Amino acid sequence: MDAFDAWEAAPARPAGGLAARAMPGAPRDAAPAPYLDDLNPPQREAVETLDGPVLVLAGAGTGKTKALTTRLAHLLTTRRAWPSQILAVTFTNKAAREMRDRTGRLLGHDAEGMPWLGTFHSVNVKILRRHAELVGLKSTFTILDTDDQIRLIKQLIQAEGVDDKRWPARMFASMLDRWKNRAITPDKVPADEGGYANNRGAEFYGLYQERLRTLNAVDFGDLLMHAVTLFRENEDVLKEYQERFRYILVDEYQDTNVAQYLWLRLLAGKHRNICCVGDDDQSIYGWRGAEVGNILRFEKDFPGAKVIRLEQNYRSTSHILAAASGLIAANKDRLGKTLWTAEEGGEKVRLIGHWDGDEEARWIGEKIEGLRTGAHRNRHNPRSKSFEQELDRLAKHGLGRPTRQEFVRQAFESGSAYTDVKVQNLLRRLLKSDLKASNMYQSVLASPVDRFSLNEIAILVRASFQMRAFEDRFLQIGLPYRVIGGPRFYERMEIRDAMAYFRVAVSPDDGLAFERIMNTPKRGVGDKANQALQRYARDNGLTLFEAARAAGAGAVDGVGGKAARELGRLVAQFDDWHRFTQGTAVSTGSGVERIDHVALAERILDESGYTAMWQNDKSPEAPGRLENLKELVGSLEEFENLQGFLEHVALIMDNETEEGTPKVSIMTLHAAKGLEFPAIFLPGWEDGLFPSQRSMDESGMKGLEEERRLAYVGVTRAETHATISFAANRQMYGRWQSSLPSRFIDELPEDHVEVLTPPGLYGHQGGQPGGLDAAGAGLHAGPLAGSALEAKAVDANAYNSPGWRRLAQRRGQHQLSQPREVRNLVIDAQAVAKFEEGTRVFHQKFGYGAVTAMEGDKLTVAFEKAGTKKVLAAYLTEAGGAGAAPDDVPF
DNA sequence: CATCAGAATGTTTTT
DNA sequence: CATTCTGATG
Repeated sequence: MDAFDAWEAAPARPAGGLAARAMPGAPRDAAPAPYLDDLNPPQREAVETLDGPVLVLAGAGTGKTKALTTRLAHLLTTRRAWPSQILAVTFTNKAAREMRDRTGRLLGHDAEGMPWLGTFHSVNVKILRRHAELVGLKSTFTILDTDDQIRLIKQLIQAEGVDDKRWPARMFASMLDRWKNRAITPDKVPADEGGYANNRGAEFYGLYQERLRTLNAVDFGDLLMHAVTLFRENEDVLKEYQERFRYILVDEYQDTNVAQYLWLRLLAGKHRNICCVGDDDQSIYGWRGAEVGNILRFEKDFPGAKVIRLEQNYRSTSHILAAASGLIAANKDRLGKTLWTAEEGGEKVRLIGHWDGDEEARWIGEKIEGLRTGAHRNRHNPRSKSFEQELDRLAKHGLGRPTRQEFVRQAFESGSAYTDVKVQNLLRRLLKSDLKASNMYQSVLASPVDRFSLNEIAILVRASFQMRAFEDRFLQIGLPYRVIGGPRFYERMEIRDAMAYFRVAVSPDDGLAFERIMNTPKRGVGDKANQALQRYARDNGLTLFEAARAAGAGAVDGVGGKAARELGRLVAQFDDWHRFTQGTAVSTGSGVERIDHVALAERILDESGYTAMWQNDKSPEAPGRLENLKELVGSLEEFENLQGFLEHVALIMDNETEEGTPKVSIMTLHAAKGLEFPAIFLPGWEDGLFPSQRSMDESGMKGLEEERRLAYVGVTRAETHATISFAANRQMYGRWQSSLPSRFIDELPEDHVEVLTPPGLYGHQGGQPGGLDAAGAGLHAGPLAGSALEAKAVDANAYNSPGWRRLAQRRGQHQLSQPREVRNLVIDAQAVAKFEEGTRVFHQKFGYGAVTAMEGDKLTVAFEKAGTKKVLAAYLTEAGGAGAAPDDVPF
């Protein structure tokens, strides 16, 4: 047993152990906590300023989570509060889990006894269940998701005889969202926002809320709004919680909406020990109700607030940081921070322009191959420190036990590449118990210095349609990738259907769930029968389920023959299943039976014909769907019963991304917030796409600033390598669009950017040797030879991706198109010199036209067929005489 | 009531 | 281009 194991085995530093020494009011330094040594001065201040309101402005990569979790641990070890007296809220389950895990690690034991650590939503569910009757609900209320919500609105629209084409349900749903985000109840709807259905917006809102109440249900927005109402209208309840929460911690404060803000202000009213951590420069959710104003206004809301800035960045190299800082400096509405780093040198942010989106994807594919094989230039990679240096650092710390653990963890978390066996063993032992961490750890082990694991590379796009080009390309060359943030597991149709079955089995009066599945699989119960049932239920004060029972007995007009028979059968089945969910023994034809919930779930899916439905379906998705159903049933094992499972799932819409073979991550910029990668590619920096035209049209300057923050978030995800690119032409919705480089590119400080020249003729000079080889091999192997090699490279779940299906469909149809000639992009004065106003020009995609205006190297051209466009001079050729129409034009 | 062909319509996303 | 929704047929 070495020192390390000894530390692990030694009694953890329990909260209780220090209790005797650090009574409230006792000098704080009486118990010097080891974790404090790991903090820089402002971080330490953020952790130790426990009393009064604190705003921690934590720039990207400055150790925000570390400060937050250490503060939490500190509150506990110094016995400032019991775990149950601390409210700690996040936005996502993932963030909540991370906070719990990391705090537990600091404490040396599980932080399980923290009942009020969770998402805004989960905390409020807990509160509302306790006081449901005060807001007109029963404590067993169900939580509707977006799908149920839409269905409910549609019913409402229909019942009110409103034209749902003129006033779509989705439109009303987003209005609801906007109101609830601001905690606006039906009676408070501003006059100019109630325009829905000819000024019946507020009325509809009221009807909708009434309907929810009769269903004993809430939507996501209600969770917060009801809580605010609860506190506003019940002083005693508010008092109770104000007393309870001696300390409040808020993560990602810049993302809070008005309702969340009000909620926090109410709860912090007594002790005022509220600590909000956020970064105004990373506020990218304005479009869904987040108010940057909340963070900008903090000091006014909480007079005497202490503002602490975390500005030392531990993630990125100096060039990357400088590029990001230069960019964000163009924003006006910000509190202002000056990020700095101790890491000198590093590579500049690279910038490259391409002819079109496909070439951009091809080029990035090659670069990734280069990074993976170590063929990239690696002039000064500050992360490639030798193990000896690290040992020196260890020794300096005198092998202090917690320091050493923290050190190894940090080394590991920063993604450093260690090849030395000793370190590997150390890591192995340390991380043995930590499953989540061990995936990352394996990627560290798998990557010798100067090479990148694919897990360390990410492509961040503005809009999801951009992912397509990459998926297509990577499938062709067999580069493993993973798309993050696609449709989530619990949002898939088959999962929602199955869950609806479970919901009805558990509570037959769940009308929305019953409506969802009563005709899935097809039972001959169509729209007409549904309407009749709804009407019958309403008229007789019955649930939909009971109406269906009546229909089965032939008592409902308009539901006859097959539909009635099938409904009767279904109702009888549900009666059986329901009895099983009650845990009682059920007498069936074959005697008395009692089955567990997993078996019951299987049985429900089989007996209802749902499984069979997908088995008979021969669409390419069907096998995947069956697979998902199996997974769903499997995941039931972890729960006591179906009830428990459903309760859990309503709020957990996570999809665990299983690690396996290393893969490149492709995701939107939004999805990337909070993550970091050694190497980042940022494609599609074109005006109109990024910044997005729509964003600017809808929100003007505010929209542009949010887009710029998004750019800032993107660049700051990178540790050592950041590559920005743009394409002159891009296929969007089947049409070719040409565009100009993003204005954000002009805003990047020149000193920190290296402009790359795109490769010349494809397959000749230029590019990275390793990359070209790999890419070449992919192309020359023919259209996805389906070889074992490729099957290995692209793992099983990639077969389910849209990209793969497209490829599979195309396979055999055409040969892959020949690599097109790519011309040099020379964006300079020379290119412009050839043209003047009136010059007849040719453009590869738009054909012939005449120059009508010039602005630098950006020309406005009136094309004969394609209309007037702005185009870079480099993409135009003179079309004065013959020979101007090259015969190598594709198509 | 199911099925299919044609039209409409395309950011960013968590709970 | 590709998916989703609508409305006209069987």
